[in-house]
Amino acid sequence: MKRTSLADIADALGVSRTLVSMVLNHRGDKNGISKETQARVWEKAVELNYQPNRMARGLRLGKSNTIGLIVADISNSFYARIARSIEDEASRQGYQLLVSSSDEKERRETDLISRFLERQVDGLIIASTLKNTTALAELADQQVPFVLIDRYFPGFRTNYVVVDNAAASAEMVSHLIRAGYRRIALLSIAPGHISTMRDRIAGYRTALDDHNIPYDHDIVKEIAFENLHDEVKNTLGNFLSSPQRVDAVFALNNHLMVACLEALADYNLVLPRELGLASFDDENLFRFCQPPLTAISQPVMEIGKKAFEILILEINQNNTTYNDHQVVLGTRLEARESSSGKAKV
Amino acid sequence: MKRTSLADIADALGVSRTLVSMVLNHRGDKNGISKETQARVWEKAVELNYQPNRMARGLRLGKSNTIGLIVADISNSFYARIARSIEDEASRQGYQLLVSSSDEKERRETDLISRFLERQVDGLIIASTLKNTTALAELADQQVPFVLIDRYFPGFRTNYVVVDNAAASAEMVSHLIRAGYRRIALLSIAPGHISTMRDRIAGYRTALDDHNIPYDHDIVKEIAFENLHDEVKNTLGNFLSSPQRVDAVFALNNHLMVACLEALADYNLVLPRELGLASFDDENLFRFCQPPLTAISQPVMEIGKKAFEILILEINQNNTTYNDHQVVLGTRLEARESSSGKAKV
DNA sequence: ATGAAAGCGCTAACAA
DNA sequence: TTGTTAGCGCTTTCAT
Repeated sequence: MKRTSLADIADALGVSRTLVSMVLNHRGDKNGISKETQARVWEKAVELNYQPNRMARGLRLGKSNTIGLIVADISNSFYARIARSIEDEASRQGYQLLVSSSDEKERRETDLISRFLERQVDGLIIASTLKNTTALAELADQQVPFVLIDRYFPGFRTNYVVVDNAAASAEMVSHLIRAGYRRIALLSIAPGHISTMRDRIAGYRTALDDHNIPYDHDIVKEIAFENLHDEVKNTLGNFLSSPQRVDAVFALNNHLMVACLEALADYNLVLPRELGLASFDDENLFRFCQPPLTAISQPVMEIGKKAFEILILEINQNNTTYNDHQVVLGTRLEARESSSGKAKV
Repeated sequence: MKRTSLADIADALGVSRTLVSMVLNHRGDKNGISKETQARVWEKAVELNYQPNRMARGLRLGKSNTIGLIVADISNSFYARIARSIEDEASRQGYQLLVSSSDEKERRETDLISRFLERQVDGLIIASTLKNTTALAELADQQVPFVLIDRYFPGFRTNYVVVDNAAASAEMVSHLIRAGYRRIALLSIAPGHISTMRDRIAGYRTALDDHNIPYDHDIVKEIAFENLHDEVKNTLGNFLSSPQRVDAVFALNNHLMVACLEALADYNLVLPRELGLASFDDENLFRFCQPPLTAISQPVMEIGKKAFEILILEINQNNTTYNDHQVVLGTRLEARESSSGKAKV
């Protein structure tokens, strides 16, 4: 059953498609179409249950009113919340969101970018897992508006919205040190080139330096995204059984933190006395854990909102002025019991 | 800067667009295009960095290879995980996912359906918040393939993938009763017509009946989606201060459970002795809460996977046989300490 | 105040 | 083995 098109309305009314198009796009008055004709068109449109075909419109106009979002994993609440805030802004402006997960695979990300371009998205928002910027440079070459979130590329000019990961991480590590922890292990997500992780590790080193604690590469581990749980379990096992036992663990994202909790369930450690615990990315439920979990809280909704604002700006300015917006947001350290120190509580 | 089109390749090579189209769609051999010509076409395509325009293709073919997903809130991890499993299946089959949140607003949902149709989605997956089925009946009339998830409409023939909410809820309530709780309050999400909530309430009543406990409407409350936290706080306040104090609370979804925890933080209750707690929808972190939270675990990934399987089946069968698939999946009760009874632990 | 015609980029039937 | 033509549904320029 064919859907009604402009032509159907035009034919039914014995007028031209042009006229119908003008009326339906609210350009009737501007083009001097009589009020009566306009009314007739609207009536017929409703009667025939007309639904404009946005593919056709898009093809003609060279605009899809669609934007693509690429994140590592949409089921991670961090990205899901960002997606939501982007959706809210986008929806308000008549845009819809295509969402995809890269699983931290470079190949998958570049594939997704291509697929999105083939679908003529008007812009992209990407939490990129790429190592080099060639794919992004191509985007820029092709004049495709895009803005990076969560991760950026130092020295590569793009729009981005990130948080100050180094500062946040340093703050957290200082907090841990002040609480009395000295051997603080770090768990990060592979691949290791992701700016977010690098910056968080850098912040860690800064804090150690500030407190004259030597950096020990052996307790800084990169965990593969694929079988995160097993790797965390093994790694933590090593950390805890080693002669120089770690006394705190800083998980560099929420999933790592959960994996830590799962792994620790096998041990009989008294937290936070025997082991301090902290996480990047806060979750509602962290407050209610045993013990309540210390975390860095990111302004998630703001990241998405800001990213879309920048994107829409780029989309709407057709001049080629390469004007990039680089936003660095602050974070908040939520100190809870899991990092309250080695003294008895 | 215009992107390269089929025509550009054809012109550059001095052949027809048809030929190029055939080759690029891997129908060169079938149409007896010489290997050499095929090679030349591919070469040129790469050289010019050709990216097919799927809008044009879609317009021509009447197919977008896009599906629309409507959920209450994509930032809710329950829906985010479903979205992820749909994405995985869809991606494998060359489909992309448009994602939107209805915020449990009927108006918003119907708007979203329209928008998706205008974009020529090939099918829809909907966790519907609608009260009556007219909008969905229209979809069926227009022969738009769709499958409902999480919620369905008893007596209305559609595809759906849900869980056995009544059974799961009854199981949970029986569990609570066996643990010694008698006045079990229920918190559900408005609007009250959502099948999921109705079924869960029905299961609650069944269990009460089975144990000869009278149903008390005063401790069954519907919470508005908009300001969930305040409403839960007030409601719980009333429940706890009433002369006939409730001794357990069953939150009918994950967000309600979190709101309960937040509200309870103000009281000095000893869980689970003074108040039992249970939730529909399990979360990774529930295990690690204080006390660990009892919950019904839904087969989230399977819901999404199954829904897409059915949808793609409908999309691919162009015959009009109205063949509906109704899947009811099982759940798992994860009994943890929060419901372990009034005896000291 | 209204319409004819062209064209966005693609594919498919039919020719040659 | 390759090409011509038409058309998907829409908007826009230029006529009338």
